[in-house]
Amino acid sequence: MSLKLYNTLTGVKEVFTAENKNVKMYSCGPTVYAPPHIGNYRSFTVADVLKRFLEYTGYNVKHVMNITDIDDKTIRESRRLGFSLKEFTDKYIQVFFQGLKTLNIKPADIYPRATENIEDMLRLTKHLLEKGYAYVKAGSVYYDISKFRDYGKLSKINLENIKEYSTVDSDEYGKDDPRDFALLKAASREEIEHGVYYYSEWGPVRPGWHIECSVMSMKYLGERIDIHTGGVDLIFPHHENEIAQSEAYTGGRVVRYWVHSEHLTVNGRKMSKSEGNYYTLEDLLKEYEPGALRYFLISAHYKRKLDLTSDTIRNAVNNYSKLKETYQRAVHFSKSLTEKSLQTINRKLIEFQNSFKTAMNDDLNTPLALQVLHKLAKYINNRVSERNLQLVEAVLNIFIELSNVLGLKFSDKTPILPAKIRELIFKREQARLVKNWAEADQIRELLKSEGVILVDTPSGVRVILE
RNA sequence: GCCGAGGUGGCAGAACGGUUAUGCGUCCGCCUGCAAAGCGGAUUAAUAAGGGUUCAAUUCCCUUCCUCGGCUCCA
Repeated sequence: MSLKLYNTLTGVKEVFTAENKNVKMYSCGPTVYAPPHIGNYRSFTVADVLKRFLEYTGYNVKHVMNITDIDDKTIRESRRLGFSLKEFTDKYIQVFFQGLKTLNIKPADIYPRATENIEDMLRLTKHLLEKGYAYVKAGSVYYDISKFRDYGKLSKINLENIKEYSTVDSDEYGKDDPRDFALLKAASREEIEHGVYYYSEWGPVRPGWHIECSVMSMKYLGERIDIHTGGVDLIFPHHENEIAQSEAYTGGRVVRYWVHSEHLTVNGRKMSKSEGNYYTLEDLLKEYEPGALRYFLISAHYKRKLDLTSDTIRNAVNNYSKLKETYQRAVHFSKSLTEKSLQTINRKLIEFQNSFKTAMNDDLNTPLALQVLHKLAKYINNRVSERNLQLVEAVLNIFIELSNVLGLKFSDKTPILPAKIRELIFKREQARLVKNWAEADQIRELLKSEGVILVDTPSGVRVILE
């Protein structure tokens, strides 16, 4: 039983292997010119689930995620708002990190920034020029795709079509062929005024987009990396160009498995600001809790489109609540025990674990894995109902273990209640003892109006804060 | 135009040759002082359409229709 991953390069699911159980993984990160939208977070979440599952199954993962802090948009926006490029991007890098934390996405080991690796980009460019894969024109350096025999192997793109449909104005950029792409762009006058340029032997330049990933993946992970992740829209041209650069440089295959996650759509359409269906994480957090959003993001298989609508998000919220409810119910029960329960693992639990792994092994089938979690939740509820001391803790541990692989967290914090509230709860318990239901219900209603929900259980009253 | 993904119940969403899971929603029971949760049951022809292969197709093949995406910055 081992992990199978769909590899965009080969177009089939392949058995995943890694030397000595060490995995080198590179993920395309954000361009920090605005807060990431929820679709961006989908791809980061997919990478996170992959990483967590690999770690769960005994791999050591070294994970690098780049941060694009210099490109057309970051330059334009920082300039428009009157900030230096660094001031501007630093702000959004912090927003991005905060978002990762909110969604319980484990940090990568390294987050290299494009602007901190310029020297290496210049060096790679020089190599490519020397090897005849690039040419200089009007202060820019372009990659000559006709020199790279395998160009198009990742995206299976038809080169003729690019030519025909290309909207790039070849005169404007002075490329030999409109399909060629820039390794280094000659800095414009505006960029020079704004201080966004680097000295090079070809004049003042700034990096093109694709070169940073070639440089940073090889620099931080080496010339042969195991997994490269990103959204489907990066397959062409970004990753295609990355392959052209890296492989021209090393002469061999650099990335073993290309993993691409599908888009998140909103009401069936791709998010775009002009259509008004653009959601940042912050927007959604106004209405939904982080755990529910994470649940939503993994509720569809990563290679399928995930549609955000009021119904689908509602579904996720309800499903997540169900798991959370089960968790909290079990925690409350196990805490009420006076004696420590025996940690028994029965065959049933092993079965849950195995079906979970089987689901995840099949190209990270998270919906199926969630199904296992729901079955486990039902199993837990049954054990709690029968007040099975032996099993509840053990089952709960498995539940936590598997939830953790998916990055789902359920708060078990016992709320710290103000004395006033505690008194009321106590008063209500007294009333219930003497079967004064009217008073008990009255107190319950009162607390409810203050966002404190009381649930009576055989093992005492449970307090839920809204 | 070319390339790709997909069309499964009220809503999501798995399975992929032989009981159509799982959850949500709705309804009914059980439980509970009541409530909530939980448990049990129901939701009466759910696999876009039409052909074909097969003992058997949702699953494989062909055709048609529809949706979305890529070919330009994009997760």
